[in-house]
Amino acid sequence: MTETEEAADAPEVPGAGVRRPTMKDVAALAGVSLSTVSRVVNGDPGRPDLAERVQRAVDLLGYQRDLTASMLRRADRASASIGLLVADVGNPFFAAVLRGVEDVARGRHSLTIAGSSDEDPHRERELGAALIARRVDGLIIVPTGADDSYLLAERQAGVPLAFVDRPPRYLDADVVLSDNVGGAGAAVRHLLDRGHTRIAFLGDRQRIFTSRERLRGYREALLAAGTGVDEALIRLELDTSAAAAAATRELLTAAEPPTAVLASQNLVTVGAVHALWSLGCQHEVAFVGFDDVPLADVLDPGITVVTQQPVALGQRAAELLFDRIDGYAGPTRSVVVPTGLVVRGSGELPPRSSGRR
Amino acid sequence: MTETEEAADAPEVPGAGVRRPTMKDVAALAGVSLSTVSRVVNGDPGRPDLAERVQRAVDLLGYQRDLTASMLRRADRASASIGLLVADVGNPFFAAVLRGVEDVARGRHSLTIAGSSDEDPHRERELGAALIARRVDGLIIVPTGADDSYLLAERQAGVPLAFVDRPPRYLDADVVLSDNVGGAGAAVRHLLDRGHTRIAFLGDRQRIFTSRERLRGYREALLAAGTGVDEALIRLELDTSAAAAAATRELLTAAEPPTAVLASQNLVTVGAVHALWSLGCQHEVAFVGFDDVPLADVLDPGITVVTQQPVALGQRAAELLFDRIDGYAGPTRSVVVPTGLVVRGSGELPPRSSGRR
DNA sequence: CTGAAAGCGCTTACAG
DNA sequence: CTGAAAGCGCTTACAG
Repeated sequence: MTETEEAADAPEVPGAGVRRPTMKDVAALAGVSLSTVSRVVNGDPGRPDLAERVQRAVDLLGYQRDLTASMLRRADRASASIGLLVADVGNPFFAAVLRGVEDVARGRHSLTIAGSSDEDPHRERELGAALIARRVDGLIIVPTGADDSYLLAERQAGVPLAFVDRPPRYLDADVVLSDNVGGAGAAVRHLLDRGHTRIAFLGDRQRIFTSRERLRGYREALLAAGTGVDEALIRLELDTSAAAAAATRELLTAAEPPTAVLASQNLVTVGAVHALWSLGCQHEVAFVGFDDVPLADVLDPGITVVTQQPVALGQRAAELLFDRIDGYAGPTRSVVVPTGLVVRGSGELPPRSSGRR
Repeated sequence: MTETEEAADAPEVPGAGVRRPTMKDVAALAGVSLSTVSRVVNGDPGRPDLAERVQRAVDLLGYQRDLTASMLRRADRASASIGLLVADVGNPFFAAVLRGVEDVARGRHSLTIAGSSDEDPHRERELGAALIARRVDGLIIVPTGADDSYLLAERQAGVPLAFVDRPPRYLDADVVLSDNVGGAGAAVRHLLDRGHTRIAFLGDRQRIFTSRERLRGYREALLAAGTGVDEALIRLELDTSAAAAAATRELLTAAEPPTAVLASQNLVTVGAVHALWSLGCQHEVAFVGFDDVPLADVLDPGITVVTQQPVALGQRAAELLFDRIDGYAGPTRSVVVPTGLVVRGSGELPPRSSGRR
């Protein structure tokens, strides 16, 4: 990286700011009381001439109300901000969830403070505490799955809570989930319908709810079809694309390889695709991924995937949260957002006697 | 979506919280003064027996300090949170920038409030004002490029400011940029070296700084090589993948098609790839994208791309910002993060007489 | 060292 | 309707 220090021709040193004008300054300049300024700033008209004098003083001073101070005294104590705890804001899936949350929050004049737990329960607690300390109006959480009982106190204190992508563990709270079992099941049935019986499953860490659920969907669909579950075809704890690629390679070069592979998540999907193509068996082994990936339709064959609706997950979670913030005190609600199956070719390949030619 | 209302067997109504314990409650329970509680909570030991009594009361009540109130009275007025204004947190590029910012902020016990402007100057101003109203300790901004003079007042008021991905327009402030001109230039030279002279350029909205800069890098590299710039090969204002795909199709089916194409950004890259493959000329027309895309290396040919370092952009911007927050008052700094060229095949195809067979 | 008092920038009863 | 006073939950001079 290149750093350039421009010669500071401007004498105004950044950071050496003037004191920010307060409501008191506005009152003094306008020649009215503090209460009057407060009322005008909050949209209460009052006497038109006073309102105008206040407005003029506000403009002149460039006054901007301190919302944190206002929140302190306000009856509702609302900070007009909510917290969102995800595994990693840099992961496109969670980035989309965040975007969904932001969209709904924006409509409520609320800002979103997002944090990444990196699947670390300790970080999750830390971030949760940091958000609570800032008195957010509510919390949307993708729990790491370890133990969210630390939120019980917040619950007691009346902090609105919503869970998204994964349910709470020791808590009864509003939750929005993808249809993980249904999505994985649909993928398996899709492959079974084309004659596959040796279907491998590539799963993420089993500590993660979605990972367990998709495995369950896989198992249940196989059993429902009368097909046995071959544990040798199940590879779990794949937490990187590289790990998924290695596991795929291992499966396909084994003595009795699968004729089809189901990947359980976006990083795993990318890793598995790498392995299939590098082994040159993309036309031999059927493949269905979980989560869509940008160029999946350009590949040959196109990659058949189970799609989720991450933006909708975020939106629904935010909607449930704001209902609570608005005082809804009814029973806990749980929303399931459906998954889809996008057929593109890789999932429609017929079974071959051997995964590797 | 499916909604389920679980029968509320638990009588505790969510949201009907007990009053959150305050420092006063802790003082009462511990039998000490408010000042003592404040000191203990802030890590000042004092008399060990009192400290222990306070700690016990804190634990018993589940007391958690209100950081917003603390900030109000504190000498430094630090909110331990910063604002980040990007075009769209749901775009993987900006999601990565956010992640970089968060990483650095976390090390400073600061949270990040991110917002999406959607390239709308009005939204940018609105979000900026909302962040200022919450008294963030500093602001990192990806400006829409319209007019950021609205930040002059904040600058005066001493709010630390840093710009990332795009520079400010009417302001002198710290800024972190990718080497846009260098990246586009390297791509063009790479193609020129392989004998291409008819190189098309697919650009985003010219209101966006990076878009203009990459076009400039393209022009300058062509001129420096003594190759003329054919304006007919330049397509701009492509703000979606679909628009980029359509423009690519148009270019390649024209009377005198280009022998190579340079895409200026991730969405444009994806759209152009779609068009190239659907026309079946991925082996005929050389292609270099801007920004890496997950499966770019699996395609045949692999997609040669100019890479940026979005996480590093965010990190560096946050570092500059925290330097200001820490009181650094030196001249404005400007950091350029280098781009890379990842060679995978599409950019190494030789020129063909016609883009279309 | 601890505690009583003042005050951060606001809002909100309460008089007038 | 407006204004003076109290108070939100804390921190910080200031006495003792």
